[in-house]
Amino acid sequence: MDNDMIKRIRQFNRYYTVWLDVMNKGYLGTDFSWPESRVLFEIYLCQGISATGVCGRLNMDKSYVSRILRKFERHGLITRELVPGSKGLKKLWLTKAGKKEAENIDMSGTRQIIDKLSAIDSETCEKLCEAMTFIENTLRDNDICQNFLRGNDAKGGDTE
Amino acid sequence: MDNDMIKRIRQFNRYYTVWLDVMNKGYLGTDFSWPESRVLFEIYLCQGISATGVCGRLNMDKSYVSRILRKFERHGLITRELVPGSKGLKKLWLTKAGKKEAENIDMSGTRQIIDKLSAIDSETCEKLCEAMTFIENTLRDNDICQNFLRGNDAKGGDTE
DNA sequence: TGATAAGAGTGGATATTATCAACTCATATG
DNA sequence: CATATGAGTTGATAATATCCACTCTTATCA
Repeated sequence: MDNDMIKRIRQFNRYYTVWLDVMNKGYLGTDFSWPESRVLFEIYLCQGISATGVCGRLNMDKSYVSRILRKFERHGLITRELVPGSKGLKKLWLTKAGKKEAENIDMSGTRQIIDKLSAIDSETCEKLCEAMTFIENTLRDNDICQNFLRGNDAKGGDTE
Repeated sequence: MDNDMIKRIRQFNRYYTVWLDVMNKGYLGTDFSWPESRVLFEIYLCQGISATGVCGRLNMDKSYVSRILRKFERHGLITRELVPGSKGLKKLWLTKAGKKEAENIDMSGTRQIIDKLSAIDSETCEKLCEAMTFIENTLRDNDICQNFLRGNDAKGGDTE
């Protein structure tokens, strides 16, 4: 990994930081803040996950997540199930209302991608996807922080 | 752009959000907060930029940037030069001390990439860089928000 | 059985980060 | 000069995140 490579990687990181920031602020219009949306959507993608699991996968503080979950529970979006013999671990499940909200967030995310990227021709778009997949796989393979984002990729919401 | 493409792009965005978050929190150890580092480094990369320019390129609020710049000025890291005939636009310049701090941030960023990615073999790394460059160029070409990150790429700090 | 430990989760207090609106300042235009 | 406009500043406040001490559940072991 020479200096030029490092430079290009950092340049990309700076670019993509801004890009993601722009994308993520576009979640306005749903009923949730950006961190709330992330947590709810993570439960949607990975139903039965624990609070600690969410923390690990999203790299969020556990007390912060705890508060968000409490809010979700009060709003009837999730239920929790204490796992017997587990030192207090609780599995998180979306209620019907919670699933509906998650689907709204999902659609909102899809709409955003379309809004931003619909002008790209499909050949270029395919190459874009390949590039993204390659980066993701490469980083996953080399990730020191193995505690997050392992397995269970993009399951979708079809766990009925 | 079909549904599968959208799904993959969104998956990548979720992954890279966490990845960047992990990377960016690694800036601890410098004397600056993460947003401060970003602003200082942007001036370093693009000397003579204005506050408005920084806002646009980093997608930050102008009042927030204004406060950060005031702090930098008080610490003797930047100077400002009112551009004649410009409705009050001020060019920002790093002082010698400011440049030194920016170089520290620069080294810190480079070290982080090395820490995280040194295990990747150079062939894979080259492909990684190509993928990143491709994504960046593609998004730049299709960016609706043309107000940020145009031209003036990664000039480096060699403006002495 | 009771003491200790350890992982999971909670809540208080607080810090950091970000936003909004109203303002000043410098300049251009009519 | 009156008005407008872009750049930047400031006060007030909201949103986001962190730290730490705590409880709760279970396992271990003397």
